[in-house]
This record gives sequence, C-alpha cells and structure tokens, in this order.
Amino acid sequence: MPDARDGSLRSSSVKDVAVLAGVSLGTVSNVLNRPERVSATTRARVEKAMAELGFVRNESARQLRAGRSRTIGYVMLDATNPFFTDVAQGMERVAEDHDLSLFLCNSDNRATREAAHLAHLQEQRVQGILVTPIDPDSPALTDLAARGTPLVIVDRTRPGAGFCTVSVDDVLGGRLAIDHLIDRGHLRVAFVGGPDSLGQVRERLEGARQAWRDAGLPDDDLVVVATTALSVAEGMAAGERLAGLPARRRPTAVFCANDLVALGLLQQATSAGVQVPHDLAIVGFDDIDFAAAAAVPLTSVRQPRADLGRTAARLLLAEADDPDHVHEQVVFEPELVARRSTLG
Amino acid sequence: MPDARDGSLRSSSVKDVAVLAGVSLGTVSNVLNRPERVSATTRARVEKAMAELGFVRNESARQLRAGRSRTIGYVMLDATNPFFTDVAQGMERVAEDHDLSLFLCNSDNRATREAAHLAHLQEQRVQGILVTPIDPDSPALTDLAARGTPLVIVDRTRPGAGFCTVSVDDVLGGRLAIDHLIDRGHLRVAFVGGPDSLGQVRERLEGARQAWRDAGLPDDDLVVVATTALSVAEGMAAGERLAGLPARRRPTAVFCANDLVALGLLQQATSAGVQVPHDLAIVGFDDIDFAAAAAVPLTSVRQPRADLGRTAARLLLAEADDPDHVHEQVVFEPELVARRSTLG
DNA sequence: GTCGTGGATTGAAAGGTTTCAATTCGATGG
DNA sequence: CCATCGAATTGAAACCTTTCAATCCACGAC
Repeated sequence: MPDARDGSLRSSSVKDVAVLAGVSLGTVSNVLNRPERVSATTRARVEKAMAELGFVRNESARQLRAGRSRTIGYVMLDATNPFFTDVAQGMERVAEDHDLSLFLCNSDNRATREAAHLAHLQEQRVQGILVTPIDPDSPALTDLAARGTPLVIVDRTRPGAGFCTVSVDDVLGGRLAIDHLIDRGHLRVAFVGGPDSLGQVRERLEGARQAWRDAGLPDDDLVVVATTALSVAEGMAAGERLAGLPARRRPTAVFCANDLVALGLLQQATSAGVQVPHDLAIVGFDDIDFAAAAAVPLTSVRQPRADLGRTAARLLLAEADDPDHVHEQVVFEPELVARRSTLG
Repeated sequence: MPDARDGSLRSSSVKDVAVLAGVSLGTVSNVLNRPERVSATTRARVEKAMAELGFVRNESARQLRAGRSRTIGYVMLDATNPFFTDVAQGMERVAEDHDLSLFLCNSDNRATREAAHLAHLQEQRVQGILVTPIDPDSPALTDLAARGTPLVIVDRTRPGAGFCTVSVDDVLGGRLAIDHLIDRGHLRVAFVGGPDSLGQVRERLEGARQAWRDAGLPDDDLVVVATTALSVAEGMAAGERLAGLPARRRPTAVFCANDLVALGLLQQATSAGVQVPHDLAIVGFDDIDFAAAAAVPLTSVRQPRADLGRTAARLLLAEADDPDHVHEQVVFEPELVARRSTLG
C-alpha cells in the first residue's frame, strides 16, 4: 500500500485506487470527472478507497494529458508596492470564480527576473499570463503571444500589438493632479519621479506639462526632480533635494509619480518642520490605502486598482477560451481624490 | 511543423526537434540536460532545430517523470500586509538561488481559501509548502506533512508537530513594547488588536501582561481594546473607541498588535487633534517600511522579516533534500525600534 | 587484421491521468 | 426466448519527457 506514512515516498495513483476498489482505471477517472456516469454504489466504493489511500490527484499528469493547466500567472513589477498587490487581489477573485489558481511572481524591476518568470510560466503551460512589464515594447512579449500563450499587459498600453492591454490614462491622471494644484493657487510646482524608463513616469509627467501649458504658465515653473525608483526612500531623498533649493526656486506644491514617493516626501517634509499643506502641498498617484491613512491624509490620483486586475483577468480568460478573440485595449479613467495634503 | 503562428495550437515537442535535427529523442534530451555528453556538431544542430521550432520544454511532462516539481509555494495570511510580502521576498531570494520558482498564494484570512491553496499545491506536487496558517493546530497541516509533503510553518510555532517552524518570540515582543512604555512613564496603557483567534495577537498580549505585572502595575490599568482584524481601518475604529473613553480611563499610550492597526490609530488620533506622542504614545509591531515613513515615525517591535522568509525557505529545502531531516523550531528575537511616536 | 576501449547515440520503458471506442450486463418489449 | 437498448464499465492509447541499458563506431594498440 503506497502510503507515505510507512516511509515509502510514492503517493498513490488512480491505479492503486482502482485495484483497491476493484474497478478499472476509467471508472476511477469517471468518479473524479463525471461522477454522474457512475452508479452510486460503485462511486461510494471508489471514494472509500481514495480516502483510505489518501489519494491526491497528480496535476502534472492531468495537465500533460489535457495540454493546459488550471493556472494563470501574474508577473508584477514590485510585490512590495501595495498598488500591485491590490491589482493582484482583483485578479485573484476572478481566478477563484473560474476555479483557477493565480501564480504570483515578482520581477522586482529586474529584466532578468521578468524573463525567468515568463519562461517558467510558459514551460508550465499556464492558461495565460498577466504581466506589468518593465518595457511593454520588448520583443519577448510579442514572441510569447505569437507562440500562442494568451497574454494581457496590465497598467501599460501597447497599441497595435497582438494582445489585450488594460491600463489607466496616465496622461489624464497627470493633468488632474496639476489642474487641482493650479486651482489651489500654486504657481510653482515640482514633479517628482523616475526613472523615466518607466512609461508610467513619462506619461504622468507629460500630462502634468500639458495642463501646465494649457493654463498659460511658464515651463520653467514646473520643476522636474528625478528619482531612481518609485520608493519611499527615494521620496525622502527627493524631499531633501527640494529643501536645498533657493527659496525663489522652491515650489509650493509637489506632484509625485506615485504614493510611495509621496509618502517618503511627506515624511521628510514633516520631520524637517515643513507644514503640509501650508508650506508644501503634496499630490500622490495610485491612492493606495496608506495614502488615506497617512497622518496628513494624502491627495492622490486614484486608479481603480482592483478593477484593473479583474478586467485584465477576464480578458485573459476570454482569450484563453476563444481562439479568435479580438484584442481589446481597455483604458480606465483615473480620478482625483482630494485630502488634507492639498486642502488647507 | 507545429508552429502556433499558423493557427495550430500544439506547440512542438522534443520529438519534433529530434526529427528536424535528424537525431533521436534521447539525444535531444541530452542536449537539454547533459550537454557535455553530446558532440559539439550534434549539439549545434539540435539547438538550431529548437530555435527554429520555438521549442519550449513541457514542465508537466518533466515533472511527471521526475516525480517532483521545481516549485515551492507560500500560502500567506494577508498579501496586502507588507509584512508578509517582505517575508515572501526573503523566500524568493532563496528560491532564486536554488533555481526554483516560488508560488505565492493568498489565503486572505479565510480557511476555505487556505484549504484550496494547500490542496492545489499538493496536487502540483510542489517540492514543499511554506505556510502562515490561520490555525497552526489544524489537523490538515499534520496530515499534509504526514503524507510526505515537506512543510514549514512561518510566523507561528507548533511544538512537537512533525514539521519545522520559524517564528518570532511574540511574548518577548509584547514585553519589549510594554517595558518601553513603562520606561517612558506611562501608567495607563491600552493593548489594541484582535481577533484573538490569531495566535500572534494572543501572545503579544500575553507578553504585555507579563511585563505589566512584573512592573507591579495593577491589571486594570492595562486596557484591552479588541479589533476584528489587523487592518488600518480597524485601527481607526479602535482609535475612535479610545477617544470615547472617560478621561480617567483613557490611556496615555497604546500598544498595537501590528503596524497596520497602529497606522490607522495614528491617523485617527492626529485628525482628531490628539498630539502624538505628547497626548498619546503609540507602539506598533512588525516594523514595516511604512512605520518609519509615517509622518509621525512609529516606534515598533521589529521582526526580522526577510530573515524569517529566508530561514523558512532554507529549512524547507533542507527537508526536501534530506529524507531523515530533523525538524527544527527556529525562534527569532524581536527588537524594539524607538521613534518619535513614543519619544517626546 | 583483430580486439578492446570509450565516447556518442539510440530506443524503449516509465510516469499518472484522461478520453473514447468497445464491451458487458440487465432489463424491456415483442 | 430473442432482440434491442441504455446505462455502466472497461482497457488501451495518448500526452511529453527523462533515464538507462544497449548499440554503434572510430581509433589506437597489439
């Protein structure tokens, strides 16, 4: 009896169950997959045998036969950024509804990790891959899709490519942030973010610039402060650089490329005795939960995080189920949530 | 030619590669697994064929043959709590070093999700499972281990059970927090946290009580405020309940069961005009990055998050590789990090 | 010219599940 | 009593990779 409790390592298979229950392989499989075709008495006997042996389906064998797995994967840019875990949570719900598992992978902003995860998922023959890529124009992604793996890009667009994308209008988000600051009377504003290899950063800045010009304000009064990553630590460093500016060049408000940067900057400002929002107004981006919970609640450009994830997962499953699925480019509109960090 | 680009869905197999390269199956397999055994010219021919066909190894078949996969799984209690993503990051590093993939699953504090994820991982025949369980005493865990799946419990202990555990001395953590507050002169303190079905909560409170008694302070002056979850929202709600207490019963300091609760409470207190730490001192637990970055930087009991993850992953791999591995119970010591939320 | 040697290559078997065409069996209708 | 039918069950084939014993071949030694 192949029971691991006695030290043997092999777990039991349908074959063992079939022998014990005195039926054929096919019947055991039917009990597992089409129980209604099996007579009640036989079914009971088989189920008893399974319980006795501690039978656990071998997913590899199942998958091998079926050609596809019961899994989808999400390769995220930064697992420690709550924005992405919220997106993942939206996906998880959809996966759960379809009885699929979601395989979460963290590329941690490194191209090699991203490539390794994508390769591994492909080898696993997952039903599809969700990815927030470092570079949406990478040929690796096109190859993957061309080879038949359903693929959805999350939080980026890639017009004309062979896959669906789900994103948020970052240019509009940038405009909303700057329009709000202009409304509040700010005439000298800094944009804090980087690296600009990140499309999110480029587009949010682009939106900011558009709004600034549309208001007829001089280009020079929209200062750009570059960071090397979108993290709390980089936000703090940027805050110090801002504080070092001569008073005339110093902005009265800051628009940060995401909330982590904004929280870092807020922390640095507060501890340096700068009153937020009186001396410095701050706008973040993403509206993660920590934004509202900051001691000076943060005004932020909200992205529909969970919805982004849900929609992406749904598109992926639609594509996986329908071979001549038409690729869609869904773009959500962000929304400004004003809180104390910009309201006196 | 089985190329997905022409609409056929089947991807190519070693067999296709063998035919195209004019060699046998075994040789293709050797190129993949023991390239040194294959002559340079043959190898080149095979590699060319692979590239031409876009060959991707089928991990299921490989696994089926090998009996075990190249994957380990971590079932975490709450993916949106940065504490757990930091733990996961530590594991990820170890997995990366061993050329394994880490399958991240979120039980989201729900027993049904936890069970579903554990079952799925077992069906996948993962090399081992890391889990921060809702209830470490659940027989499901013992069964899993008894059935031969290497298992490591993370952030909980379970003395005498058949698996390794890696945890932090939560009782000591509670003592550290309370000792610090007593040192700072507080004579009426609240413990905020729950539900007490969570062992973490029970033990941190136990430590707090021990320290309180050891200092000779009356039990009644250590107030317990229960929450239904360890979240920011619950922290805010608890803050309101505290504010509603009559002045004589109102504590001058709070020890929160984790940082999310502490941040919520901090936010509520600040917006209600309560000065932290002057009117109310706050100690959190975990020392997540957001604790230091809060506008009033949070004193917190630091757990070695990444180290916890690394150690757990190492123990798991040790067990997976060595059948007569001796189970270890590793307990880390937490450390108090004092910041402005308790230092005037 | 033969034998032995060692490296390169081969081919069949195994691993666990699912599927599907074929078979069995009991019952029903004639 | 036979024919027919349907439901239940069966058994072999297929999925793809890896392994390993067996074979092949070229070359050097005798």
